[in-house]
Amino acid sequence: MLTIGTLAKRTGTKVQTIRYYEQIGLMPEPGRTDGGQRRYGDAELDRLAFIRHSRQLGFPLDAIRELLDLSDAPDRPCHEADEIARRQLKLVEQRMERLKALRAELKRMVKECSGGNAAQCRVLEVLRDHSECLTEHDQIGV
Amino acid sequence: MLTIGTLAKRTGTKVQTIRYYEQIGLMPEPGRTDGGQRRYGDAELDRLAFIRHSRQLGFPLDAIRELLDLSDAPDRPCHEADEIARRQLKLVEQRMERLKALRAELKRMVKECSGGNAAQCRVLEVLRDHSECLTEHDQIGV
DNA sequence: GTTACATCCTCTAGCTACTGTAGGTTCAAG
DNA sequence: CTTGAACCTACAGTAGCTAGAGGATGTAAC
Repeated sequence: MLTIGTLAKRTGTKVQTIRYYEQIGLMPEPGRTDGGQRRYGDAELDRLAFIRHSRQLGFPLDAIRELLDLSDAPDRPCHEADEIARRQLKLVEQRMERLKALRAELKRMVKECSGGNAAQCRVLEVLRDHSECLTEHDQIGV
Repeated sequence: MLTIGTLAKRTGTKVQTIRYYEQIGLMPEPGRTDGGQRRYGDAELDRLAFIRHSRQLGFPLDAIRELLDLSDAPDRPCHEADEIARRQLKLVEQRMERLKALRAELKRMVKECSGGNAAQCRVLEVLRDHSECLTEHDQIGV
C-alpha cells in the first residue's frame, strides 16, 4: 500500500497533481485509511506512470483519457491509438516548423544589434515594424 | 480616430484581447466618446502592433512590457533589449531540442504499430513502459 | 503512552494569455 | 427615426497544474 507521497516520488509527480488527476477523473478514487488518507496499489502506480509518460510526450489530457480507455479494453482495435499518436506527431512537427521560423527571426534580430542605445536598437525596430519580418505568423501559440 | 474594432482588424487581434491588454496595463486607457466607446490614435495602433509581433515571436507579456519600456526611453542603452531577445532565442532553441526528441519517440511509436488490437499495440506499450524510452524527460511543458 | 514532526487532508485562489457569453447601450447609415 | 452592427461591463471558462492556509493523521523515538 503506497501513500500519495510515495506515488508522487516514484513517478516524478507533485502530490497536488495526483489529487488533481483524481478530481478530473483521470485517476480513480483510491482506498482510504480509517483516518481518510489515500492508499494506492501497483495498478494505480502503473496508470500514473502511463499518464506522466504521455504528458512528457506532449499528449493533452483528453488524448490521454482516450489512450487509457483503449488500454483498458484490450480487444478494441489498435488504430485509434495509432491515430492519436499520429495526430500528436503532426502537432509536434508543426510546432517545430514554427519554432524554426521564430529562431531565424530572433537570430537575425540579435545579430544586427550593434549595442548603441534604444533609439537605434535593431531589436526594437524589428519588433516595431512588422513589414521587415520574413516569416508568416498566423497563430501565436508556440 | 479608430474604434476598437478597427484596431483589432488592423492588427489581427480580438477586441477582447485589446481590452484585456488595457486591463493589465499593457495598453494605455484610450480616450472615449461621450457615449463611453474607446477611440484610438496611431500611437496606440503602433503599440499594439509591437505587442502582437512580439507575441508572435513567443515573447511573454512580461518581456514585452520591458521591451515597451525600453522603446519609450530612446536614450537607455540597448543591451537590455538585446538580452531579452537572446533569452527568448535560447528558450526557442531549448524547445526545439525537446521537440526533436519527442518527434523521434513518436515516430518510433507510430512506425512500430502493426495494426492489431489494443492488447498488442506498440503505442500503448511504449507509453506504459517508460524504460523503453530513449529520451530524457525532465520537464513537461513543450 | 506521549510527543514530535513529516506527511496527509480539504478548500480556495492563482498562474498565462486569452476567449466566450449575457444583457444592455451607442453609433452611423438610410 | 429606425435598424443593425459594433460597442460597453462584468463574469466565467480554457489547460494543466501549483501554492497556501489551517488543520488532521501516521509513525518513530523516547
